[in-house]
Amino acid sequence: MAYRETAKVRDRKALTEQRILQASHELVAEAGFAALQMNQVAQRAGIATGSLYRYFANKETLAAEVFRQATEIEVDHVRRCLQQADSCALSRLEHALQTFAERALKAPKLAWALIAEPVDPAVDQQRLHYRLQYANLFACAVQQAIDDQLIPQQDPMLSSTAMVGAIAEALIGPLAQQAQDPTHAITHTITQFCVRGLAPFRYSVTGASL
Amino acid sequence: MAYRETAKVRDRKALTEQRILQASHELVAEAGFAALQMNQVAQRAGIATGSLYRYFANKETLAAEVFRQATEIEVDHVRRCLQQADSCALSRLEHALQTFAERALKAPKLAWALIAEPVDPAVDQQRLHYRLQYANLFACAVQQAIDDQLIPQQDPMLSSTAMVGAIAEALIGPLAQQAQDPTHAITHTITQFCVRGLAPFRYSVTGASL
DNA sequence: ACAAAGAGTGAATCACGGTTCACTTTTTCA
DNA sequence: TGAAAAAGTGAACCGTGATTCACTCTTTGT
Repeated sequence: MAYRETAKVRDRKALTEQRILQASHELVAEAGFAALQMNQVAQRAGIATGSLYRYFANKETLAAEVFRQATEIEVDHVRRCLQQADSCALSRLEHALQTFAERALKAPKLAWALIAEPVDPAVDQQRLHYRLQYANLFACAVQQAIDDQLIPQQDPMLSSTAMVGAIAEALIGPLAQQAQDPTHAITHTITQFCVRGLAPFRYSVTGASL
Repeated sequence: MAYRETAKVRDRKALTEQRILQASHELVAEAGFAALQMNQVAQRAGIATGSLYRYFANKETLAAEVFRQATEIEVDHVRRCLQQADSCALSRLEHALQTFAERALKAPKLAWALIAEPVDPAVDQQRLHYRLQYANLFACAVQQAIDDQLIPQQDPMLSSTAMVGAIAEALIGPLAQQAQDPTHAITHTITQFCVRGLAPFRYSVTGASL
C-alpha cells in the first residue's frame, strides 16, 4: 500500500468541495434550482463535470446540501432576532418578520428557490424540514405572546405559516412589482399586516401600532 | 375541391378538443403541470400523440389554455362572492376569502399548480394576468372598505396579495398538515387572520369579529 | 524512481419527453 | 365510385441535461 490520504490532499478536497457548493449557491441565487446544472456547476467551480461525482453522489444530493446550507443561514438570522431578550415577544416577532422580509426582498430569486420552487423529492424533504424549523421559531414567539396575553388564543403554527405566506407572496410572488416603494416601507407594511393579523386587540382605534 | 368541413366533422373535432382539455385538466389537478405530458394527455383523451398537434400548436399553448380555463372558474367563484350586494364590503370580502380558501383546500394540487408551480413563460404570463384579476377583485373590495371607513388607509393591492399568500401557504404549502381540524374550522381561522390583518380597529378588545 | 492507489477528466452514453412526418383512414362532393 | 382534402396515427427523431467510464495525472510510501 503506497498511498494514504494526507492532510494536504484532504485540505485540497475540502477546498474543492467548498468551491462546488459556492458555485452551486451562486447559480441558485441567480436563477433558482433550475439553473443548477451539473456542467454549469463544474465550469464555475473550475473542475471537470465528472469530478463533481467524486464529491456528490448525484445531483439530488448536491441540491439537497445547497438547500440545507442556504436555509440554515436564513433560519439563523431569524433565530437571532427572536433571541434578543430586551423586548416583548411581539416586538421580537415583528423584528424577525421584518428581517425575514428584508432578506427575501434583497435576494428574491434565492428566496423563491428556498420557499417555493419545486425541485425533486430530496430537496422537497429538506424544505419540509427547514420549513418546520422556521415555522417553529415564529410559532414559538407567537406562543410566548399568547402566554403573555399580548394576543388572543390561536393556533401558533397556523398563524406562523400564514405570516410566512403573506410575506413571501407579497414580496416575491408574481405580482411583486419591483421597488415601487422603497424597500423599507414595503417590508414594514407587510410586517404590520402580519402582526395585526395576530393581534387585533393590542391596537388602538386610531390604528397606531405598539 | 371535393372536401369541405361539415357540421358533423366540426362537432367531432370540438368534442375531441374538449376531451383533450378535460384530460389535461385532470392530469394537472392530480399532479400539477409537471404531469401534463403530451403522450399522457393523448392516452387519457383516447387519441394518438400526433393528433394533439392538430389541436394545439405545442405544449406551451395547451398548457396556457388549460391554465386559462381553470383560473377563469376560480376567479368567477370569487367574483360572484364579491358581487352580492346585501352586506358590507368587509363581509363580502370575508366570504370571498373563505370561498377561495375552501376551494383551495378541496383541490390542493390544482390550487398549487395555479398559484405557485412554475411552468414555462407562456403559462407564467397567463398566471400574471389572472393573478392580477384576482388581486384586483380583492383589492377592489379592500378599497371599498377603506372608502366606507371600515378599515384604515392602506395599499389595497399589497393587502390583497398578502391575503392570497397567507391562505395559499397555510392551506397548500409544504406544512399544510392534512385535515387536523375539520375543513371549515381551518379556513375560517385563516380567513379571520386575513381580515384582522386589514382591519385592526373594527374589532373590540374581546377579539370578537364583526 | 517506481508502483499502487486515488483524484481528475471530458467525450460518450442514457433517459426523458416534446415534436415531426410518412403513412393510413375517413370524409366529402362531383 | 373515385379522387381530393383533411384528420388520425405512432414510431422515429431531436434536444437537453444527468450520469458513466476508460483514460490520464497526482500523490504517496518503499
